[in-house]
Amino acid sequence: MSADIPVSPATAVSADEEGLAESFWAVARRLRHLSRQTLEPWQVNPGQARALGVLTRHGALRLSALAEHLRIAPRSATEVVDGLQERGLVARRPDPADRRATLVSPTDEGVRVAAAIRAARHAEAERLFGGLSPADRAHLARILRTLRD
Amino acid sequence: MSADIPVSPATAVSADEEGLAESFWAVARRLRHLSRQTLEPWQVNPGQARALGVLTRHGALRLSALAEHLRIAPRSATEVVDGLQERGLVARRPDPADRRATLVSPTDEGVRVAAAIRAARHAEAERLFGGLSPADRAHLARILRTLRD
DNA sequence: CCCTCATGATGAGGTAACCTCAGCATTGTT
DNA sequence: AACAATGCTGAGGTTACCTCATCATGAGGG
Repeated sequence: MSADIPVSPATAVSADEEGLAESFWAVARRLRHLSRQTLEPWQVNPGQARALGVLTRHGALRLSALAEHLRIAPRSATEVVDGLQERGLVARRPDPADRRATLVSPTDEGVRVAAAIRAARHAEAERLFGGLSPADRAHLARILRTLRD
Repeated sequence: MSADIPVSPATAVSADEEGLAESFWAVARRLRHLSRQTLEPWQVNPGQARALGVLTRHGALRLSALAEHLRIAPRSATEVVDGLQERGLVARRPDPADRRATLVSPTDEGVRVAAAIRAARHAEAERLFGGLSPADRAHLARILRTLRD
């Protein structure tokens, strides 16, 4: 019954691009499951791990700045930081330059955990992206960087 | 303060792979927003669109079979189908071979909308992936296909 | 033929990761 | 001094999933 849908040469590219998006989702799903699994030992979720990574790279950040880095709403950053703070991985302190603002920075343990996660991420990425040739990896990295902006 | 984080040559690959996952999420986010926007005229969400696509490709399917295709829990498929049925895009009917089971198939309008969505998806993909060279697109498609399995 | 167990769909209720909007404290601007 | 803008967070909503319990039906064994 789907045989009578015309597949003109012009739609060949279209099929490719549809498949692109769809494949994208399939891979994203795999990545998500994998990620959750990887992070389980530390009881942090992917968003928190991402935030912790940003914080260890940048040092102290305002909540709003962190939100910007993570490209989420400031309100959502509050929640992510709440979670990390509960686990003692980051600390809030007032910004001396502006008493409205809060600076968030990783604790010593936060730094340690961030490093451990980085290592585990490496293994995780290896499991998913390991099947690719180095050239493909580089290609993918470049292409994704392009698409991101 | 972040200047004293050592970046040894050995971490270059690791950073690449971490960045790979991270870039992946960033692109996925863009894609999600774009997708929601694209599908707005039809008042269907991405999951519903995906289901409708599967149904027009396969014809009638049991709910459980649909769930399997979509790789979601059967219970979740029920909800997706509920939504599509409300909009008159699919119809449920009892499976003559098993009175417990329900067959879901696209209505005429469902088929029409599926086609329209396919076209809009093309435009959407063009907006996101259009910046890439044809070679890169082919590369990406191939790489994603590899990663998916 | 009945009994038990498996299976298909769904109601009820939960969770994760986001969001907006309103409110409060503070800051900078006029 | 008055006021708009900014930074954070409480309250509450949304989306897209999930599990578990329930009910009808089906399939196989005694």
